[in-house]
Amino acid sequence: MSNNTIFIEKLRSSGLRPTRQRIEICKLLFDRKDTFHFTINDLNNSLTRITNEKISLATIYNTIHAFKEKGYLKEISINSNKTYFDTNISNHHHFFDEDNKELIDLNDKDVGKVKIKKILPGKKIKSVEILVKVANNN
Amino acid sequence: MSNNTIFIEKLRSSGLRPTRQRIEICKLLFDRKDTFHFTINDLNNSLTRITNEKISLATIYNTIHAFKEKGYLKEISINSNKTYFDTNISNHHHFFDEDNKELIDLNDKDVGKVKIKKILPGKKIKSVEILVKVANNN
DNA sequence: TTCCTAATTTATAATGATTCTAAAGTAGAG
DNA sequence: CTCTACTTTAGAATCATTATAAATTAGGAA
Ligand SMILES: [Mn+2]
Ligand SMILES: [Mn+2]
Ligand SMILES: [Zn+2]
Ligand SMILES: [Zn+2]
Repeated sequence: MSNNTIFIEKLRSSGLRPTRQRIEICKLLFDRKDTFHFTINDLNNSLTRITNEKISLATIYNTIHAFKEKGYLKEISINSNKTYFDTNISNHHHFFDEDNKELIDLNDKDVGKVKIKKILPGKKIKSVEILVKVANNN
Repeated sequence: MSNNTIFIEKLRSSGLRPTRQRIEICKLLFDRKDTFHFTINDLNNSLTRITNEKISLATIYNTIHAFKEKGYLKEISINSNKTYFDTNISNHHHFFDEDNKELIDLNDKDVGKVKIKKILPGKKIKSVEILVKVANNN
């Protein structure tokens, strides 16, 4: 209950009305100790499992896009038919486990400092992402 | 003509029959000085422009997948609804220009050596890709 | 509280890249 | 030349995502 107040405030302060659906999604995404990675499908499944009243898939897409827009989520660059999102919005990199299609965080200490020495005139760097693809040995 | 011989040999030696379609695609992809990046749609457009007899879209997909399988092409990890391919199969990284949705090579000298210090037991690193997203200043 | 309006949700259709299917065509060994 | 496995092909199917447009709701004003 009182926990929701934080999310309601967060939503309000972003110009987003605190609807039942958005609060439900906030709780699922942000009311936990550790950050995590998910696809829309993952999220939909979790929501179905956890909440009683159904949230439309369109609303899930809308909400996630709004949250990404506001900077509460990051979209991870990966070659997949599905889009991956991250509740860890800090600058960091990833392993992608090709066996179970899972992202795993690589924090800055796990990666030597990356220095981009080439510049493109008139262009500004928006992000630098490292993706390390891994798979089972054999 | 005699140029095709190289591609015919290349295809044969990979266990791929040198069909008219595959040779046409080889010429378009590999008969040039510089490597480049493309999507299936780009390739289809180029083929339509250059060749007289039409190549089915299904064949283009089949061929590109076969070429990737044989290691003649790389697929670039990028978050897009389209898949990007690269005729530069060496280890290198990319800028992605979000304004015109274009990939630009970053060779090893342009990027300080990347060292991954974390290991995942039982997992083998398949690739390390850096994607630097850029966009117009203003 | 009640009204009003814009924001939001929702079911459903549309989109578009990619993959599948199964029939027709072809390469090339013998 | 014949035969068969490989290849091409048109078209259908798939599936994540986006668009649509009608119903619902949040929240400020009266
Ligand atoms: Mn992709
Ligand atoms: Mn993607
Ligand atoms: Zn992450
Ligand atoms: Zn490249």
